[in-house]
Amino acid sequence: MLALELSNVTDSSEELNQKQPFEQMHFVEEVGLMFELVGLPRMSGRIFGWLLISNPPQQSHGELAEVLQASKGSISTMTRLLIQIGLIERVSLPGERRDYFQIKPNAWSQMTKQRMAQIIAFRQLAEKGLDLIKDMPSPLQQRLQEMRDIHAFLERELPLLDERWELEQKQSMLHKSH
Amino acid sequence: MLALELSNVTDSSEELNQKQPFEQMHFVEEVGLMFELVGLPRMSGRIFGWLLISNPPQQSHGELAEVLQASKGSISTMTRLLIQIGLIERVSLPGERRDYFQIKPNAWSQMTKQRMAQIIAFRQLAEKGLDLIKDMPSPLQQRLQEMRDIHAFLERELPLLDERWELEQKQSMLHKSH
DNA sequence: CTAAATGTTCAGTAAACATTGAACAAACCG
DNA sequence: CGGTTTGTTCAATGTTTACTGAACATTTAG
Repeated sequence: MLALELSNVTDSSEELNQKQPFEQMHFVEEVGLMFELVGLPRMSGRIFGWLLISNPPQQSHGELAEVLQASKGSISTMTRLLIQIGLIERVSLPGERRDYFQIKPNAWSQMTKQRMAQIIAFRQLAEKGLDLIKDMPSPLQQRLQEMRDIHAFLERELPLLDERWELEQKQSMLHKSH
Repeated sequence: MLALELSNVTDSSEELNQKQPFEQMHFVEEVGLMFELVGLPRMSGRIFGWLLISNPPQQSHGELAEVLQASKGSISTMTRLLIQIGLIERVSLPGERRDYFQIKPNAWSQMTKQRMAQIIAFRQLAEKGLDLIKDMPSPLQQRLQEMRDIHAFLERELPLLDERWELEQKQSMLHKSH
């Protein structure tokens, strides 16, 4: 399964990159599988995985295609997707016509926002359902009330949790910089 | 797209069920789509959706197959899946050989547990990655540190959030029962 | 201008997945 | 004992989806 045609990488000037290509590719593949588990295309996960460990962190379209053994089209589509959901960003170095991609600094907070959209949708669905069975005896409505309430709860609490995270993050930064 | 062969339902003794079959089936379909969005089979979502609004809340294998216009095999496979991930449960009434399914009382807390497994996997992946690039200059490690830290944070905080939810839940129960 | 390099879009395909339907098993009843 | 109801398993089908590769832009350089 793992593509092993890495000879092209070897003749690059960077020698360190070649030190553990096996483990690196394995890591990339694992991130791909995790993304699949979360409902995203595997290839988008591979790209993200490589951008997590690549040196330098900026990688061009072509480099991605070569390292991941994927077609240009795939890279183009998947980078667009990753940008759209806020996990990576484009960096265009001045004077270069090539585009580079890198992990977005607060990529994971973005994922939380994605999740919030789902939670809201679930709460709204629950309310829709409750409206449908509003004439049934009250105990029968409990299932949907629980669904509505827990999502309303999360809708309220997750943003607060995110704030706390950003606060903790900033504070630990201060410790280090000192 | 929506299957409209509901004549079989009509001749059931329950008249109320027939009042809004359109909206009901639409609701069922929407839950199906949400499940798909979260990475679960659409049919499992349909079953779950129907169990959210069905009267009575317990539905037999056969009833599910009829209402959802699905094959016995599909129902069997999908109910097994839903039971495995903790969203529904089997209830076998004494003296009945038929099995019934219903929404599990704390179904949504179960989903949180599912999510915890993902979060743990992501943290572990981040640590694996950090080990791979431990010789790179420290700023390059930031991407993976952030990934590790936020998941460690969630790993710590989500269970606490869940506890608070259960607490709030119990208290609002007391209010009602009085 | 042409030629080369970089990117995107899109039709086609190959693989994955849900779903069906039939064959099989088990429990119950006459 | 059949025969009926209920439920599972599994091979075959149909659909969806990721991925490729080629055709089509766009930019830069000579």
